[in-house]
Amino acid sequence: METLTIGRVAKKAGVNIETIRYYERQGLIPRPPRRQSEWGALGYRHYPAETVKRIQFIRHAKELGFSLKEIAELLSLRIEQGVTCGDVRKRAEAKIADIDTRIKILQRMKKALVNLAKECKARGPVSECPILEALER
Amino acid sequence: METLTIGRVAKKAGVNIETIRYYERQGLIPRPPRRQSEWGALGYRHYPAETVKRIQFIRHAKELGFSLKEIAELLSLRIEQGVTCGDVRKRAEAKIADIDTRIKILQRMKKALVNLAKECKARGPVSECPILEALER
DNA sequence: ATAAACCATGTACTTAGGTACAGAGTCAAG
DNA sequence: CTTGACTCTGTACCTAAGTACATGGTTTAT
Repeated sequence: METLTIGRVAKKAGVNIETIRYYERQGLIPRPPRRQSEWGALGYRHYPAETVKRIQFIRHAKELGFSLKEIAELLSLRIEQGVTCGDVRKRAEAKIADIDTRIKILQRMKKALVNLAKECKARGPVSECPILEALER
Repeated sequence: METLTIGRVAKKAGVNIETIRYYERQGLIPRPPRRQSEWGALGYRHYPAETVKRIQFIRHAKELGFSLKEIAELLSLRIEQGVTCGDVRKRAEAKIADIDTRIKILQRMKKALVNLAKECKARGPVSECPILEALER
């Protein structure tokens, strides 16, 4: 188990070092253990390997339009003592519904683009915007 | 055909008036015709009905994580003179690939959440973060 | 044991995407 | 033909999500 300093984590996850510290301040990644220095100051952060995955997850979710606040909610969804199972289920199901909506909109967009590419062969210039189909119902 | 002033468009599309003017400045919606006033100043903007759809499209795409720049590209994808068919096809296909990636990631997230909800019944408290599965390959 | 390469903290700056006025002009209903 | 609701331009301000230092402490390779 190699020692993961903040710089290594940043490189592996493909983000800026400052971003990691920022996420820590925002509570998106847990404060990692720090080796204490001689006279009491906190030493370097040392991360568990899992942190890299966590940051990549954040990156993906961000690209999909989730805010950091929403991402924090997703990351905190887990079964542990002090949280009732029903609560977890309810929150998970709400997120699932949200995700389903997003998938549907993306599929409509895709369909519009596929049609566009198809039409391109078939007939000549059209001037209205074909993408707008994507949001009819 | 009722006359669509900026305020009506804003209400129908569910956005702020200033947002519409902002989108106009950013080139996301075309400058609408303006009735000229007596002594030369520009009058109110009058929008075609289609504008409402266009703004709703922008809203949806934004929620899915597309930047306004990307949205402008999507909206400008159309078959018209001066643009070769091959070019349109190529750009459309790139967008389709992008959308497919997003759909896949969302489906992985969904799967992780569905599993979480399922496990919740089956066994007791777990402490690792089950959502992280979502990004294993 | 010392320089080169990292890291820590705190504060300031940046960019995207809006929002909020102020002050003045426009429209339409009575 | 006036009054109240609406719109215009321009500029300033705001939030989220970082990014960039400056200054100083920590590691590690030589």
